[in-house]
Amino acid sequence: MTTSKISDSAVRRLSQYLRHLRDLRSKEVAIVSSHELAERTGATSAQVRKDLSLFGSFGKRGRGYSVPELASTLEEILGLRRSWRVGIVGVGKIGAALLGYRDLASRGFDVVAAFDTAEAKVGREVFGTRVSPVSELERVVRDTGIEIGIIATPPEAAQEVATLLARAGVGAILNFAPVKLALPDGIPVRTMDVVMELEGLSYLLSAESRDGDEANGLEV
Amino acid sequence: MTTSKISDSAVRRLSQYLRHLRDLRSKEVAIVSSHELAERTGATSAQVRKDLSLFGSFGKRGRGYSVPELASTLEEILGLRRSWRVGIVGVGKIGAALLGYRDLASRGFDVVAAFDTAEAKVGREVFGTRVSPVSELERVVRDTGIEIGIIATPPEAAQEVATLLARAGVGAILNFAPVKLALPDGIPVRTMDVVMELEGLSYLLSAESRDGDEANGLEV
DNA sequence: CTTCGCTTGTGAATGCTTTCACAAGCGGAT
DNA sequence: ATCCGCTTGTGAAAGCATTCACAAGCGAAG
Repeated sequence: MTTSKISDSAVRRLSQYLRHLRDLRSKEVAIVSSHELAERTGATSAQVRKDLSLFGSFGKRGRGYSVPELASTLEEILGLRRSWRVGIVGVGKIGAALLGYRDLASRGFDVVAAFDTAEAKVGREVFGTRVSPVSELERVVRDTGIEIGIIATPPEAAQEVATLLARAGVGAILNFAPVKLALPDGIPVRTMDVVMELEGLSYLLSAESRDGDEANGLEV
Repeated sequence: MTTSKISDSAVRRLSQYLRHLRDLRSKEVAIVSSHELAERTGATSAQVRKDLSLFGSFGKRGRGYSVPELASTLEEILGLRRSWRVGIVGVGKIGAALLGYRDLASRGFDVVAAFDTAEAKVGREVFGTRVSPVSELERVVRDTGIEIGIIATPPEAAQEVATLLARAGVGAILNFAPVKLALPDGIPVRTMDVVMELEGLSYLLSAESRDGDEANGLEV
């Protein structure tokens, strides 16, 4: 009974379903249908049901899904019945913003350490987390049992830090540097890149004024 | 001669190809092959060629692609031969981090205005950008010709701000709030959500210790 | 107990994306 | 002039993901 391969996009949707389920749970809503869930998350109802069916049958035909049960099931599937220890490398603007972001802890991601190379930052506390020198990264990661590393360094430093994190034993990396990281197999990486997303929007805005105008017959 | 439908993931890859092409261009490298480009971006060479072939034939068989030409072509495709005017709504941690992020301007995204509702923030300058009250959003967006809005508000405010931005005439939105935004057709939205990405990693870490153990024959 | 409206779970069909594999073609070497 | 190694561009195939559509099943009402 294996979970085999579930696509990233399916997992992302599960995460969104869960967000709304928690919301409903806090409002003491007892039951939700795939249609409602779909509407709130931008998926289709068939997609919701298919995604859930990858892991089992959690609903009642004719009624829908029990909100607390499904929330709990999704927490289990996503590995959120526990909290994770997270370390942030790079206390620049993004790193500092993340250190001050209370939602991380409230969602089960405890930032237990921060690292930087700059003399000026090492030793300080940023939003309650002490900044350690990167030279101590491996020791601190091992001692505090950090499982997820967040890279918020300049791009030049990102690969080096990634290698350090991997050697120190982290299991996964969230990368804010616009760089493709080389890492041992089995260490998943998710990269978040604001500029890339903006460029995607730029493409759509430009494509619009290319193709859209044709549609209006304003072409050559 | 239309550009028809190009998938988001293809556009994201184009953005990455471009990043490396610019890098190569600055190093005065003249030629690059699909293999090199693939290696640097984590795609396959076939994928690189297929992605480019969606827009035309830019390479020379037997040799590869001219770095400056291809860079320039991709800039054209992505709409980056010009700069875009961007407004940020919400000057909390994320908003402030973005205001201080020099890469935006250097990549053609000029942050020309910031907005917040908090008395304490309105009127101040954050990294050189004056913060205006959200009540003036529509006027300022029109006056300064803002084309892309970035939402960095708490989730409760996000939909309201999105509606305001749409009414003010922005063409696209980058959303950092963990909320599905309802917007008129034709206004594309990209959402970036740290917690969702971390939950994706949590899933993989957990799935590993579920399935991985089976593979080791440690099961029932 | 039967009917009726509604919802799930899921094979089958459709639609997309990625990968394969190879002809066409370039340029340097001989 | 011809050969040879290398690379592009691209149909065709394979692989994934999404959507369709409907039988199965639940619960409330009569």
